Amino acid sequence: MSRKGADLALLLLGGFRQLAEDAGAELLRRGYPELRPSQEFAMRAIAGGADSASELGRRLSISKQAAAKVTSVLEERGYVARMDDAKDFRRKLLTVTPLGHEVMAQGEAIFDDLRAAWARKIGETALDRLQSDLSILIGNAAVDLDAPGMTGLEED
Amino acid sequence: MSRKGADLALLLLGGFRQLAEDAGAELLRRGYPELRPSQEFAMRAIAGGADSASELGRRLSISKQAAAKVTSVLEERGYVARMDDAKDFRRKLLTVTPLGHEVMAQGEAIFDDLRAAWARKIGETALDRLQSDLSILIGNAAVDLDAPGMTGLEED
DNA sequence: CCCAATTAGACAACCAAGTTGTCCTTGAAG
DNA sequence: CTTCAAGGACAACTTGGTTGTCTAATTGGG
Repeated sequence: MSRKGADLALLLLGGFRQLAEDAGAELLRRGYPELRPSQEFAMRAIAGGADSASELGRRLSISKQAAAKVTSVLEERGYVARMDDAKDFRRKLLTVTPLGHEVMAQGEAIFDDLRAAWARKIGETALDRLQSDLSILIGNAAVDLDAPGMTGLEED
Repeated sequence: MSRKGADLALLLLGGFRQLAEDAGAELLRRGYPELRPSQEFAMRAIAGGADSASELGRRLSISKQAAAKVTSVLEERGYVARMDDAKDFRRKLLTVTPLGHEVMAQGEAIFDDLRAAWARKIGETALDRLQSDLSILIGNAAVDLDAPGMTGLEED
């Protein structure tokens, strides 16, 4: 009955969701190109050595078909190149283009700032909630973050 | 251009994904009813005091329409009841039925076991990866979990 | 050397879980 | 009392996956 895939939603808890939305908004506001997060993450995985669609699927724990889809989009955008592999004619070799690397570097810079901002904000509400969400998954014992006064599971 | 919503995928990183899949598989294996995680989470939010669709949407950071959808499913399943609110005729009051509470208790028990299992496994691969994924979002400084020997960002 | 099994990739149909936008009704507040 | 906000329902759409099926290329055993 295929719970797979749908289970991902377990993680889309409120706190995470908010944090992700904020990050996305900030990226856009600072001129980061209109890149879907799934695309962004796939590109980073390719840069990190996932040099074929199947391998990409394996790394991201998604199907090869889904990996191929996102790869196609990245290729259209010019961030990733798909070349024939001379050694294995079944494979299409994936590489991140210079443009792709440029974009990733830009994102890196923004994320650095976001981290700094979050680090200040972190004792307040965001991480508090994130922590309580996360503990649903991996339990209180394991999730301690830095725990100055966070008990974890007290959902308002 | 509506990055909202899609940004959630930023969080669907490999490590989380794996953990969530394992959890889902285990729940199924132990006879937990066929419940979508989004449904599960919504039910818990309702039990936690989200007594209307709009309020549910607010708590989960999703639209009231999405909240209403999942509520309908929960109602069909018999886990949640929708009643007219005598005080405000616009609202439909949401409550978790005894059956719903029963299911949640069952899930609680399974999760307790999972947490114990994860606590053992935690120094190994799973949390390692989860940690590295999470640090993409909120940075290394903030994510320290309990850090016995985890450096965090070494992606294979 | 050949054949069986495996693997990469493409294509199609489908689904889950959101999103907007619009509309109606009810309640609240000047 | 009139305007505005809020709750809810319905519809059309989008994203990011999922199977299932197919072909072509590689690999490994006898």
